[in-house]
Amino acid sequence: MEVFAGSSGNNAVPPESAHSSLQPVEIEIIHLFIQFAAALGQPRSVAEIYGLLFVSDKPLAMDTLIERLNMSKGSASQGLKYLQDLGAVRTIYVAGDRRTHYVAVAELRKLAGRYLRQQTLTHFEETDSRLDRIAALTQHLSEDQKKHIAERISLLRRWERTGRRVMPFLLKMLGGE
Amino acid sequence: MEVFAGSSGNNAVPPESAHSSLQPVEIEIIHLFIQFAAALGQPRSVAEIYGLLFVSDKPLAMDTLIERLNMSKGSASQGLKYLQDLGAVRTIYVAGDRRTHYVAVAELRKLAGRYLRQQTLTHFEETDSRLDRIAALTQHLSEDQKKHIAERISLLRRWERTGRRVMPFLLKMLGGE
DNA sequence: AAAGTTGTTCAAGATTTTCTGAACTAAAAA
DNA sequence: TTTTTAGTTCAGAAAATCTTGAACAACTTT
Repeated sequence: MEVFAGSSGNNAVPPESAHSSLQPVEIEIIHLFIQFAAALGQPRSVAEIYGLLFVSDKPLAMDTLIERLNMSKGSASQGLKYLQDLGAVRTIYVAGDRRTHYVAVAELRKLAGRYLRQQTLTHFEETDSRLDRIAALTQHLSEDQKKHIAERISLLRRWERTGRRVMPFLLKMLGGE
Repeated sequence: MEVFAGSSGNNAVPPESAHSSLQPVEIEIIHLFIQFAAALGQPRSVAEIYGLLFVSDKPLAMDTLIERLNMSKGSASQGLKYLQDLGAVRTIYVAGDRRTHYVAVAELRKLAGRYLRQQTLTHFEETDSRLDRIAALTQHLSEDQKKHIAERISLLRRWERTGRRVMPFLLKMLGGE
């Protein structure tokens, strides 16, 4: 897909093959998600899919995404799987149509919650036990170093605890509605 | 640098050239930061630098980092610049030594605060004005679509406001100390 | 059956990001 | 002045990531 520069003063020319049947509004919204995804280090294709589903009035099938975003089958399939696992997309049954249809999950709480969990939870779990082991490695160091490292380790422990405490609070702020 | 698999059951063999003069504790701590950086999509070399400064008892010069992390001059220079701009590293004057020395800034509030700001602030600024423009693009669409998109846009507006509101609270939770 | 849909998987290609090292500037020491 | 040291910059190499498309599986329709 090619969501070119956008912005108000859009002086970009659609690339030759851009038969993309996307409306200007759609392009702009998708562009917004692409930018956001970039900030989170997430792949463009995933943002495109989510963006189009987000603006779309009705559920879309993979076919449609492939065609309208001018994207490969592989990317579409993988991207949808990723979004589904994340809980950012839901499947919808459309009577009389064999294809699976998708809609964007648009509740900030769910989105951010699952994303944060996916990104951090594993971490916290591991860090704690890892720090225990690290503490054991300070044997044959000078007293000064030993002391300093002990301090660093307890600092890391505090950071971890803070992280854990912050999460539920964050979720509450995002989800009250 | 080569912080190999680590963990308790470390069955990895140091690669041939690893004359790295790193202590096991250092390796483990650095490894921790590398993992964390990976979750944030930050380059490994930056994590290595911050990690070594974090465990180190005393300020280190670029030279030392290059040697101990077995890293190129370019990476060290750029990495230090990045960390300094972020406020994650501070320079220290060491009497009788011409070289600049560095220490890790280890206050969660400062670190997270600046990082969040760097990652999000620009965004929020732009998003708002962008949404105004997008609203103007819905002219020649069906009533249904127009309505749906209007809803989506106001949803995005709410998300943005939430984001803005969350930041200061977050900072407070991270920084009380 | 055979032919057509819908969708997944994955090796190879394309793209992006990161790292390196040599060339360079600036300043201090000899 | 000349030489050495400290540090930056940036083009190209190396590595990591993302995308594609062809092969395939499973299931419907003809």
